[in-house]
Amino acid sequence: MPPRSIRDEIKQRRPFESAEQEAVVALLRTASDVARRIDATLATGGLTQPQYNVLRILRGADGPLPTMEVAARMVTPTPGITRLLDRLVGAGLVTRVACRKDRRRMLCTITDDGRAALDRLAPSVSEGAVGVMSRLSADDTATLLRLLDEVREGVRAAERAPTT
Amino acid sequence: MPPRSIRDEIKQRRPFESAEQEAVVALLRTASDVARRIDATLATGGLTQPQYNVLRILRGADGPLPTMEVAARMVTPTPGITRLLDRLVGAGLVTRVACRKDRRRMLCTITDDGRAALDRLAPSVSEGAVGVMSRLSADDTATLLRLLDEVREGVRAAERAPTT
DNA sequence: GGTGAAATGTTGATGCGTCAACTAAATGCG
DNA sequence: CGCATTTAGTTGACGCATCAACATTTCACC
Repeated sequence: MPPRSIRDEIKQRRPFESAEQEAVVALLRTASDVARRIDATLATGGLTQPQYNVLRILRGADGPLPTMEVAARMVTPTPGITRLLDRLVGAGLVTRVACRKDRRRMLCTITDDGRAALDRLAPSVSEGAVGVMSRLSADDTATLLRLLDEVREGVRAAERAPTT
Repeated sequence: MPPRSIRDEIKQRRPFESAEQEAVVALLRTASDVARRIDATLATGGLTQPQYNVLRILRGADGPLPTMEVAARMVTPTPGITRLLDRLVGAGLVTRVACRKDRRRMLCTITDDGRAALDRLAPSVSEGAVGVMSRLSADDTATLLRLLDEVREGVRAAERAPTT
């Protein structure tokens, strides 16, 4: 079975105005599909994707991280981070204490329960990623990675140049 | 300036567990960046991305479309569609009337104001897409498209096979 | 040392995605 | 015909992203 084009998937009759538009739509659609797949996996552990992301960040850190540093390492920066951490603290997966040196900061740490939740989910997540990419050769995967790097670079360039 | 790798961007110290994981993260991150860029453009016209999407669908249709048909053509299917349409109707960009043949159905149509909003935004959106993809050659863009098709196919395959 | 600027984080409002429960209308089938 | 099933759409609840406004604290500079 050959892969379906986006035009098929969104039942679009008319061709895209430009190859670039088609690529953008394909990118957004694909990411949405992948995200939903991952969400389904994480939901079995009662976590959402951003929550999982925060836990990974905190576990990977050498020690406690200030809130904004957590935000900086996420896919999406501020300020939803506060409420996201609120929920994780509420669930007992993260602790948050005021920093004594800089009293503006809150230091976040993953708890043992948090680590346990990660350990439980890690295999499925890993499998999921492999599964999703299974139709791509190693070369294809590397190429995809490179092209995505270029796209992000293009976004940055567009942001620097004030849009019309 | 060479493009930045995702590892740099999310300040990750340790390498990814697998190339697949890295590709998945890169895909999600890139889509998020692109989406935010597009949102910024659409916001100048007071529209969100899904709202723009709905308007495009309705304008592209031959006639009125039932709600679920609109949903089916969107990036994300049901049932947020109802409230999405509620807001568009509220803004006067869409009208919704009950279908006489099948009274369960609501038929949605784009209004002249809706068309005008699209016309106003179309050039910027088009430019934005080109700008974001500007660092990719035509071949690169085609390759990206093909690889994304394969990824979505991988997602479908993973969905058919009950995950661990 | 004191003042203005910058950084850290929180909160409220709004829109969206997702799940689950529900109504209402149409359809299939005996 | 009559009842069960299916389909279309709505609604409520929850989590997240984003914007703007805000309090607190620190920092830089004079």
